[in-house]
Amino acid sequence: MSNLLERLRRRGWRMTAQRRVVAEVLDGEHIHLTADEVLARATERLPEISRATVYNTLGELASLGEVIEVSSVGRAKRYDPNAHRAHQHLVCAGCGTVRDVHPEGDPMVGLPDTERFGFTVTGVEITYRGLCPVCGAAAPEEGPESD
Amino acid sequence: MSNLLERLRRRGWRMTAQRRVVAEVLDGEHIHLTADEVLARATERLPEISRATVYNTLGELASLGEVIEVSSVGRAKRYDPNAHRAHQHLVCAGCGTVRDVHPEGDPMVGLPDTERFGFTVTGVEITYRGLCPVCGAAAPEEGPESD
DNA sequence: CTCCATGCAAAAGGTTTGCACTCCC
DNA sequence: GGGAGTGCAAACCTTTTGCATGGAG
Repeated sequence: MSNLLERLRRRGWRMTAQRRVVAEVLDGEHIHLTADEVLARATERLPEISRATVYNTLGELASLGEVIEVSSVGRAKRYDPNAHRAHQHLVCAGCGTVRDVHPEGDPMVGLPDTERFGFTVTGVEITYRGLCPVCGAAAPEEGPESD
Repeated sequence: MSNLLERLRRRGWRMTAQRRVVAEVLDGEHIHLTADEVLARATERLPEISRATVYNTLGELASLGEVIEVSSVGRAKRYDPNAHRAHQHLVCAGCGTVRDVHPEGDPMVGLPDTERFGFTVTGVEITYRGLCPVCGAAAPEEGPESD
């Protein structure tokens, strides 16, 4: 289950119409919206919602650990509600599509102690880059390159 | 090896005073400057250099593959000249310090075929998060406060 | 001599902030 | 009813762009 709203309510998160709409818009799988996209979708359901509220809410959800800020795709941050299952991202260089993918083991073991420089390592973000089936077929050898 | 300027010259890159200064400022290990920091350091040596030229030059170095754009630290992109040795980043959540770390094997094997959804995977970026020795000691169980 | 690179400044995103007003708990 | 949440708009930060000038090859 991925009921973000439910989880938030259970945490005693103060609920308003705006917050509910933002949480609803974010809920789901393979959701990686920008703040602007969240605003657009939220506005469809609640025309009076403001950009500032969207940013406030997204920032709060992020610091609650209920959504993850993804900054490795495009200039604008994206917000990923799949915060309760460890996963990584697979990004298409052609169309920007982002898929959630799941690790086989703990990716943090990939960093040996000798490479930690005394850091306490608490997390790891992995972004795979490539071409999705559609973009890979559309530009097998005439992609965005110029030798 | 670490001589970015030399490499660029060898590639027939058109050389100007501005481009030389940008390349010099970027050269080295564990260098992860923002465009603004590059501009500041470049201005010390060449006061008439402009912000637009710094951006032009950084963008060009990135598309030449001579520097890597790192977007996972803070709001501004950072530019990493260590483009010729596969590596990953270790970022301190307290002070923002970035260290280059080196993988044991090929991190791309971590993504099984069953998780590729038909994508052609061409690369992977890994960012480890944690606390550096200084920040870890300063705030062992409290938030990083800098007051 | 010919382009390409540069400088300037304005504009284009994307995000944050200050403040008065609203309304959830 | 109190204080957190909201809306509005301006400020801010980062990056891009247009155009005339200048310098590398």
